[in-house]
Amino acid sequence: MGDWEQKSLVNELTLGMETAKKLQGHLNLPSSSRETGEILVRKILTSYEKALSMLNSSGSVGELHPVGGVAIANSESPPSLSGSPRSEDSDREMRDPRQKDHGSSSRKSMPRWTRQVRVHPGMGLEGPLDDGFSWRKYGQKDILGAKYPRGYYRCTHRSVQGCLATKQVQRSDEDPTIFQITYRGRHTCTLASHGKLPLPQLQENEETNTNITTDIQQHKPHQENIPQSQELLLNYRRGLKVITEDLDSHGQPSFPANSFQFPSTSNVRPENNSVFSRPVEENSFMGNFIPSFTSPSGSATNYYSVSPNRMQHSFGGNQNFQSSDSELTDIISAATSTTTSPAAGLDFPFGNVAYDPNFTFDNSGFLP
DNA sequence: AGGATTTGACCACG
DNA sequence: CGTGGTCAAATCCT
Repeated sequence: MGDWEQKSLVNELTLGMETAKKLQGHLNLPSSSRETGEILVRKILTSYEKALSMLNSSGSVGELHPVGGVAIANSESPPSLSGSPRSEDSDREMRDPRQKDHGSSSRKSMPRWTRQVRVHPGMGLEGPLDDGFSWRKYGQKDILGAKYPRGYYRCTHRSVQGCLATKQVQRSDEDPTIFQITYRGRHTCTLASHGKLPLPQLQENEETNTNITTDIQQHKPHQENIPQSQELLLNYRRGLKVITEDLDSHGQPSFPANSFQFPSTSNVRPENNSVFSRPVEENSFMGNFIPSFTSPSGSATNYYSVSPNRMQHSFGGNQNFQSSDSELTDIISAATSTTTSPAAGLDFPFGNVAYDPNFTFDNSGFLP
């Protein structure tokens, strides 16, 4: 097992613990909904299962798991689509060659991860599968062999904060109810700040959101306010330096012990977003799907579409290990260009990922 | 009017 | 040279 897996493992365990704490906090709240609690439990189980599977196999592949109406999974390599119903390409011309400053050249090697979301058929449409962030579509393209076009989105306030986060949404060929969403880059924007909270309709995890909001605001003074943290990132956040250093020196990243140490007490130190931030996305993610999809029709019946389906979709190449129905939630895949072989360990350019002028902290910690 | 989406064009990369 | 990602003008939607 390489550093890569090891970090993922630690991360996953940490995540599990954090989620457990969150659950604990939830139990103390009379207002907390039971569903939310279940989600958290599920999350915890997911983390542990994932961790176990990592131990059993050094590889890591996403697996689909249904959660309250939606199934989320991850994978790291784009699906190698099989059938090619129709591949159309139309425009093929080039005229005025105007050299555009094609962005900062440092845009490569951004953290990238994929997850799959299944929406319950028959319900409200999910075009933009709301995940708690506000995205602006900036492109759409027909992908070879793919039945449905792929949509390209970027964070709405990219200009303001230079938030480089983007995502791609690709509808699955076989199962139109499944969307594969690939996220890239991290959000550096403050979503709550402008009063424009993503997902206004979100009402479940209220307290969570509230906390988060405040938490974020408090953070600002610090250095980088990482409003929302994406997946594992925050887990690495604090340990970033350590990890980096370790890489240089030892090669054995030691996860910062302090990440583990918040006692049962609920309050977390300001700098410790892990507890809140992490869940934030999580909550918004799930919280959204569940409620928002159905509200209109009023048929809130089955959100638990426990579809047994695994990864037999288009993800060919992978060494799919279909152990049990372990649910892997988050897998970060390596940067685009870098040829990262999971087993090979990390050849991630931790040191030079500096595409983020505003922030001292960069996602380089991210690993894979 | 102003922001978001659409859509053809442009460009980098493999 | 094809493909995927992005740009940007046109268009749509408030």
